[in-house]
Amino acid sequence: MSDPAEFVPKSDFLRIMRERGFIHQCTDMEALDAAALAGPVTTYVGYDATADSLHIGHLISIMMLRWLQKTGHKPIVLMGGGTTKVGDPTDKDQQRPLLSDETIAANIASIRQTFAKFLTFGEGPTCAIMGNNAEWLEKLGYVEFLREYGVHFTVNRMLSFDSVKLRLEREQPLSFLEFNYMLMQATDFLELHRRYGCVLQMGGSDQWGNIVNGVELVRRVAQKAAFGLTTPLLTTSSGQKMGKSVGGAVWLNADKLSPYDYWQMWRNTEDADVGRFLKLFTDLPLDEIARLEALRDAEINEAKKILANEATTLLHGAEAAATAAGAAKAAFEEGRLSADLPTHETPRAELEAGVPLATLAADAGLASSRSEARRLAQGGGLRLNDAPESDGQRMITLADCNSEGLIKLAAGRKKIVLVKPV
RNA sequence: GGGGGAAUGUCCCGAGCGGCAAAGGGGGCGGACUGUAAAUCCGCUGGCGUACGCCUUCGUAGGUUCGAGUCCUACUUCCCCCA
Repeated sequence: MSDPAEFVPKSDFLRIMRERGFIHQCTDMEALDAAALAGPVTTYVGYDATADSLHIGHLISIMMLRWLQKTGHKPIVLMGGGTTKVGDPTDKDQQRPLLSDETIAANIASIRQTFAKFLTFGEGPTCAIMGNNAEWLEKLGYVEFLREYGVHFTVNRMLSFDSVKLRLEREQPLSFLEFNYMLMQATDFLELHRRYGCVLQMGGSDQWGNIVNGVELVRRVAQKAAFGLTTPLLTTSSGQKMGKSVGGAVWLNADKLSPYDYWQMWRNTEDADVGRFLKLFTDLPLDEIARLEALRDAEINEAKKILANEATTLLHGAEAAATAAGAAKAAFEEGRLSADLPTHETPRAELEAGVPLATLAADAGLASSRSEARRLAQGGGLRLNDAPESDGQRMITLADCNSEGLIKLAAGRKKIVLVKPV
């Protein structure tokens, strides 16, 4: 492994990856750079189908694939229909519940649409293609698997990888099922190499061990050079793991996190992270980013808006981004309502009878339960039409509608929902 | 094979003489301060109910007891010691 910090790549792809902060580790920067100069490098990233949407943690690798394609190489998006059935032990203390075939299939169907927004799929030489490792993993017989692939791995070595080592050190059980995960991922790489000439696997830094195993398997079995490249863990400057938004994970599917909330998440980036995130999550040129991150104090808010606009445009489209920006501007800068704010519809009949504030707030998604909404109100965090309302029991009726026939509820300064009688 | 320990509020770590919705951190959320930032200070942090209240939680399954996270039995997983 060469130190990626010292080598200066000549290929467009690696140069850009370096400049923009995508690279954490690489199995062999110099050789990979040479390969990228020589012609299209077919590259894959794997995504397990553990949920019905990808989240922001996946976005770095998607952006990498995007740059890869832009610089003349071929991306493969591999859905982990097979590996999801086994479960990656990385960074987990416990095996997650095994997902059913139906759930996995549904998750894949729900996830795949995201990639079309960032990559161009098709038949061309640098067009992205999508695969599913269930296609080959599920056909493997046990003895065949052991003889064909198992011989190339030593348990000694497997125990040395963090995903396994940490679990053992933390005294958490690691089932034999999960222990096999890295072998399955390694066979993916080999299979993709055989089918498409894939020679590079990328992923998050936590995937290093899994990736290295695949690289070695390709080298050993196919006698071909193969490479691995990982990205740094996505964290914020102050806190830790990034990936929180208005109460929960930052999902990429619009039905799990609205474009408005997605825009807000970026808008609320910490000052210290603005430059880094612009480089990772937008296509803006570096000199423009340098100008933006040099802004200080209140002015850096402009950079955050650009970050939010750009990132939201990539995922949800320019229109959705503009709508989100407009709603935010109206609500936060001009103090007026916008119909584009998140809206919760409540049957008119219920409001005629009266609904307790806490109930309405919980239903509207401002709190996860009525109790929480009540506590929120008592703590002064719940506002009804901009006025703090500490009584969660207070009955809300149509009389609370403003001139536009809406009721504005807010939890804290940033979570706003318009209740609309229907 | 034998002996001794450990699993706690479904985010994490962690205290817990038989009366416990369960100490304390971290995290998260809210308030103040700000720039929809960070830092700092303060509050909240199982669910349901307008309310005296009710319900569900301490690895799993049983048992003792008016009453069990706390005692007993079996099981699961992990650690340590002796073989």
